Amino acid sequence: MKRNENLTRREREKQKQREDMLAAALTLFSEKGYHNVSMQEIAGKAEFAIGTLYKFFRNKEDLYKTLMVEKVDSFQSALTAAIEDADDEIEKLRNYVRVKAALFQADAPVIRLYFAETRGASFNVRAGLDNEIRKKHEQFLKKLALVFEAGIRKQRFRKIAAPYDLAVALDSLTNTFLHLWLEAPELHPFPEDPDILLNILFQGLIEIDP
Amino acid sequence: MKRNENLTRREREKQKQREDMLAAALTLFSEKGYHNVSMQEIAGKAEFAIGTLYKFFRNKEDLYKTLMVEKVDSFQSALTAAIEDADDEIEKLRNYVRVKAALFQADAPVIRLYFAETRGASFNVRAGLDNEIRKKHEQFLKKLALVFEAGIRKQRFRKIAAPYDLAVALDSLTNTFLHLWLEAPELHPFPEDPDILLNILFQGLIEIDP
DNA sequence: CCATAATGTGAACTGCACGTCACATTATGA
DNA sequence: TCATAATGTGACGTGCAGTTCACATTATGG
Repeated sequence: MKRNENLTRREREKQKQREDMLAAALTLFSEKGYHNVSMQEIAGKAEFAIGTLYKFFRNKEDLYKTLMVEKVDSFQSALTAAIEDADDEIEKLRNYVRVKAALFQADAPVIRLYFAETRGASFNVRAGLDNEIRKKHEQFLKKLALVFEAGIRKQRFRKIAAPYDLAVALDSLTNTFLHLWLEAPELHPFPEDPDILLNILFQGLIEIDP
Repeated sequence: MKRNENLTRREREKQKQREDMLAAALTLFSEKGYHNVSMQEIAGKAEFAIGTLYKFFRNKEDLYKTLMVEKVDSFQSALTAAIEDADDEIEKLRNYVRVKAALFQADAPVIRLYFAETRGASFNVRAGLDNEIRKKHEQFLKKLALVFEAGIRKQRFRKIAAPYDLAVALDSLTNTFLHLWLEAPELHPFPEDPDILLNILFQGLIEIDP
């Protein structure tokens, strides 16, 4: 986030306009998908003429890419902070689930879009963006894996799988359950307590002595 | 699968043509996504004229929908059989993982497409199809939940979460890990033994006495 | 072998969406 | 106040993709 200080009134206005355009685009993309939204429509929703939209973004893909990269970056840093802020490994994981839940709740449209283009195919938009997002996601998974690795090293966790695989598993489970909650909160309310989700990992389904 | 008997040569030929068209469409859709494939292209790949394509399918969406529903149906019935064929609950789950892995391996293009449109957004194509697929998926999850429920009732499983949630978790984990394997088999080879995946659920990460 | 039906073909029609640009409007500051 | 620059506008050019349909080709069976 850039500071608003040291900017002329005009610059602040332009920034606001840019944000409005991105917001309009985000809503439309997340509602209807990249291909089913026209630049005309975005301009209309943001209350600008198409020409103005093109003054801010080279083309549709640039607009989309800008949108996604900005959002993904902010998500990644929030999640990274979440697993770095606590000392205890278990608390790190709880933090992760809590923060991720909050992000999902606060920014449902982006989340939907993120899933659409990330989990979905690698072809919805040009490959370039997708790779960038995948790379960032991969980076985060590696950080999450370090938490599991440390936990296992300190013998707080049993080594039921490779650290990276555990990170993938946790990522997958949180995505799925949060997604469930996002799409049908009345059927699948998401619990406040992160342990309800984490217990699926923490406790074993079958009683096995080590 | 319809029997090929009792069909005239012509009818068999037409069926073959239909299959060729669907196969060409499948490959292209899974490579480039619904919106980035033209009917022209599909016709070309299947070695027919566009007009012929339209003799078989009302329009592009009909073609796509036919394709997906046929495939999803066959997947669902294979997976349903997998969890019904064994008696023991644990074996049912192992069967499920094994069969799903085989399906992923055998039909990678469809799987990619399935993920693209199912996991992704509910808007890549018209809502109709998506809902139909979601409904089928939901049905299957309920069947899978019954396995967990029975296992818990018979005290073969500890009740670490609601049966439906366990079904969701297993579905999510298999999707994620199989997807990983599908996209980068050299980095993440999928193991033959289904327990390597199931252990994440079966064993608890933290030692907790009941 | 030929008349008729069934099937296959692809040029052309239609509409839409991206992106441009000449002009209109608004802001600046001398 | 007004000349000049900066910004905003939306009609239009361009190309592409879905769909149609009149005609060509092939099959049927008498």
